[in-house]
Amino acid sequence: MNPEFHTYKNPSLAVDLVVFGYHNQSLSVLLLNRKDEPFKNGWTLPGGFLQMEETLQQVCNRIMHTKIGIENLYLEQLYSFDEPNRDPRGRVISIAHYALINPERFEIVAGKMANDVQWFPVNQLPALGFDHGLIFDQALQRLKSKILYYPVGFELLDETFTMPELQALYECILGITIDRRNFRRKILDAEYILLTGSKREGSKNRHPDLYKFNKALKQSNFQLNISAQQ
Amino acid sequence: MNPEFHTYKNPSLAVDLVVFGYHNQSLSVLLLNRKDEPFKNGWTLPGGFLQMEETLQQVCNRIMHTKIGIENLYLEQLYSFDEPNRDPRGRVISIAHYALINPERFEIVAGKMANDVQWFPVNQLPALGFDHGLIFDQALQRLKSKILYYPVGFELLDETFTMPELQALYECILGITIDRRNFRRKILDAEYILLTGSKREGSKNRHPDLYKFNKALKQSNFQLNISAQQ
DNA sequence: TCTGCTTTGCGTTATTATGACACAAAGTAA
DNA sequence: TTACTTTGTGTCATAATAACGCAAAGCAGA
Repeated sequence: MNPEFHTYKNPSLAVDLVVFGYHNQSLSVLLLNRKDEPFKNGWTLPGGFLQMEETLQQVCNRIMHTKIGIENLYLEQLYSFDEPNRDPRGRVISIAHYALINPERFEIVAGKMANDVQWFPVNQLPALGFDHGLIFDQALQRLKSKILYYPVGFELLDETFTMPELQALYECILGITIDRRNFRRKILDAEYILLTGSKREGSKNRHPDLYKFNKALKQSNFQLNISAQQ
Repeated sequence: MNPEFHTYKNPSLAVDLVVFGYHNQSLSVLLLNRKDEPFKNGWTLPGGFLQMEETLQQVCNRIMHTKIGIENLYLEQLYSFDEPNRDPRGRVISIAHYALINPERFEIVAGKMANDVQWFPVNQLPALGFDHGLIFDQALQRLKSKILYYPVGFELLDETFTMPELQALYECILGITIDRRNFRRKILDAEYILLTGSKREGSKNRHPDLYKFNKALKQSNFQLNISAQQ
């Protein structure tokens, strides 16, 4: 390695995570309550600094493992945030990512840096430290657009799910109501999902069909022009 | 500032730029021929390291100014590249950006780090050093999708332009041929552009109308479902 | 100025996609 | 059985759009 290569002082590199979960027909985000300054006792996104030998994906997995006790989530790079004063401790560039999780599959635990880890519905967030409000807004925006051209629902639902459950997920993320019958038609035309043949038992009324995601989905087919019901 | 804050060794942070230009009905990219190792005499994207007090946008402008003598381009963050061995000199994370330029407005000059600066048509690129081939591919992909929902043509064309010129730009970037009359209808329906009232003189046949971009464009209107002609 | 050729502007039409809506089947509870 | 809710399926009028026709504008050559 070139010895002169690291002689200038460069900004620190961090990663912040927007972890989305979906339960009780509500989209939520994982927030940490900080033990230490800055923003002591305030809520922030989970995050951490990039170590010399780590890839971005590895940092994300390390953060999720040590701070909230989960790993191997769907993960996507979001954006880099570079405002010079975004961290009062010094110059830190954050490469934000977002993750999707089915919360019922995991137990969340607070790591040693946090007092508490908690799910917050996306429309009832507390004020966030650093520029994490900005990061969150951008992550939600990304999720909203991504779900229209890529089958992201995979990650937020159980292995099998019903058509009404899938629709509720879309309505929740997009913040709109959708006509039941048109939604069904578009999802099926896109070959987004496949019938499993079994039905969800135990529900009060007609037992809905269970579907699974079509892993052979051709991405070219997948462009959902979903519009809100009047 | 917290004195312990910078005690660990962190990766260097760089920026690489994919500068797109459009001339002679061809989409091109600016490449540098490197004077020094690594990849001496090889072609790479222009790039540079982030200094302590700079924002990402400032690095991009500095690189464009010092390495190719241009500035104030349309600039967008693309993606961060973190493969541990992507730079033989050491661990470098690159936050790639892409820029759009009308090459006829600028004279390109090689900076002191480069032997040469040259436009290459995007379908005739030489092998690129580092992981710049990957970065370029992703930038082109992004441009292709961006142009369908955001009026990026602004930056690549002259102040005024004709309908056939705009269509040629779309055909070139998307790599398809489009029906003349359907293209016109969609562009006009989207209120993408406005008639200036004058015509392009000097052309061999019928003189086409000159348009300008509609700066009051409502982004909600702008969703071009352009499809290739059979 | 007349003819042929190319490019541009402005239509039309058949087909498809889509939003709005009706109705029957399946299940539960009384 | 009846009443009620939820789910599955189909219809229909309208909007979007791909394919295509045709005339006007300009130039070149006779």
